Amino acid sequence: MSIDPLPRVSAVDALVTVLRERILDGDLPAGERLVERELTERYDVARHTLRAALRALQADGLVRIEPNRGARVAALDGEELRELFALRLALEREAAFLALERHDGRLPASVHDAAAELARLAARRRTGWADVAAAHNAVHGAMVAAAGAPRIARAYEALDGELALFTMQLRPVWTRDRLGPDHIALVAAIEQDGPDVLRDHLDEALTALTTGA
Amino acid sequence: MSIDPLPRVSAVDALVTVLRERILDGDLPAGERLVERELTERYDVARHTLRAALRALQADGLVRIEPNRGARVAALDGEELRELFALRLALEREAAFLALERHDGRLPASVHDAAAELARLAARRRTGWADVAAAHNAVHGAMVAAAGAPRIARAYEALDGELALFTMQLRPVWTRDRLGPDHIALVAAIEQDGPDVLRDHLDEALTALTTGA
DNA sequence: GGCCACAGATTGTGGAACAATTCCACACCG
DNA sequence: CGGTGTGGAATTGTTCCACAATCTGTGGCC
Repeated sequence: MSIDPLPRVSAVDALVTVLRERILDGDLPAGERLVERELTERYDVARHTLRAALRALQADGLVRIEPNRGARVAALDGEELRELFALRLALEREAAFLALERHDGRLPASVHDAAAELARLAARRRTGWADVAAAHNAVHGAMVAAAGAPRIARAYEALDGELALFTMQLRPVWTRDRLGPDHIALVAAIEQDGPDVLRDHLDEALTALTTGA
Repeated sequence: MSIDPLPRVSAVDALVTVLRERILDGDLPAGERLVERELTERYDVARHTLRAALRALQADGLVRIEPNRGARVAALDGEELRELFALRLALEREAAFLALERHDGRLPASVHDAAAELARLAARRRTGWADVAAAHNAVHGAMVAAAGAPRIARAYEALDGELALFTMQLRPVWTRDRLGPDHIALVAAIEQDGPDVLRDHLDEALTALTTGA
């Protein structure tokens, strides 16, 4: 049996978790300066510990550090977003390919279920945008997971965090009605026409994001 | 005009560079323990500085840190290598697709040149394996660069470091004679049949690596 | 042989200090 | 008036030291 390590929380890990949450919640908005003294006082940690956490977040793409000028919450402009989507397509397309290969040309139930859940949530007026966004991420996440390719999944996860940073800023409520049907159709289309249909899907999403901004 | 930042070397950056080189040179073999005291004494830096460097290398996949048990040079087993190759294919296939799209269905001269250079070097008996390996990396690197997708390139670069960690261990001299012709053929095949031919190419390379070990 | 306790080594974190750099306001000068 | 120094406060980058927590290995004991 293979070992699976208990999640032991070092101070640095805890800091990374807390800061990541605050960033993705929008509590720390994109572009916000992260001053060491303020954060060390707030969380009662040593400067080194905080700095280690900031470096970790930088590796995740959530924070940018300029030498001698401090750290800021990352802010993506349109161009960077497009580049990020190119990477996303690379990962997701191959993940879809592998998922199809592993499941005899179909996508597993987990993906279909996630799409159905998204449709259900998005259709209900009372659901908050955050929940819809989470369900949407779950669809794409399920497909990446279905590939059974841990490294692709890991890369996708990091990218997803960065992406959330952006989608949190603007809340494209206008696509909400289409989100459910579109993704059920997407899953079906992938099974029928292959992973390349993701190209159009992501292109469309990118357009929606950039013009909405 | 956009700014381009001078490469300023902090102590941490310098450490990362030096350690990365030593790891990729095989001077620090895979699995080697990296004891903080030894390294701080050798390079005359503070422990925090060294620890920051180790964390950075961990983010690159070159070092693994186990809580309370220290850092080691990463060691990939066969399974991890396969997972890494799945990621590599995802990045490289899409990069090839984009490169073709940007250059009217062909690959740019930089890629052809790199392949030719590889063939030239590999054919000469006197060329060392390290140079052949570098030329080989240059071929794939040129194709990824030709895509004009910075984020894919960045992800590929990190992956490439990890991969070098492995290919440095075993030196598959037996494929050397085929390396040049194979890659010239690969470039032509990509132009003729599309980026999917990379799948077989990388599969073959993976098989060669794992059986050779 | 297997289990336990203990000492030594190593890592994780905190704290203080100082140099280097940036930032900002203000005076100066053509 | 715009551009150029100048000085000081704020912030970051790094060092050194201290100590708790954890791991590792050794030897004794049953």
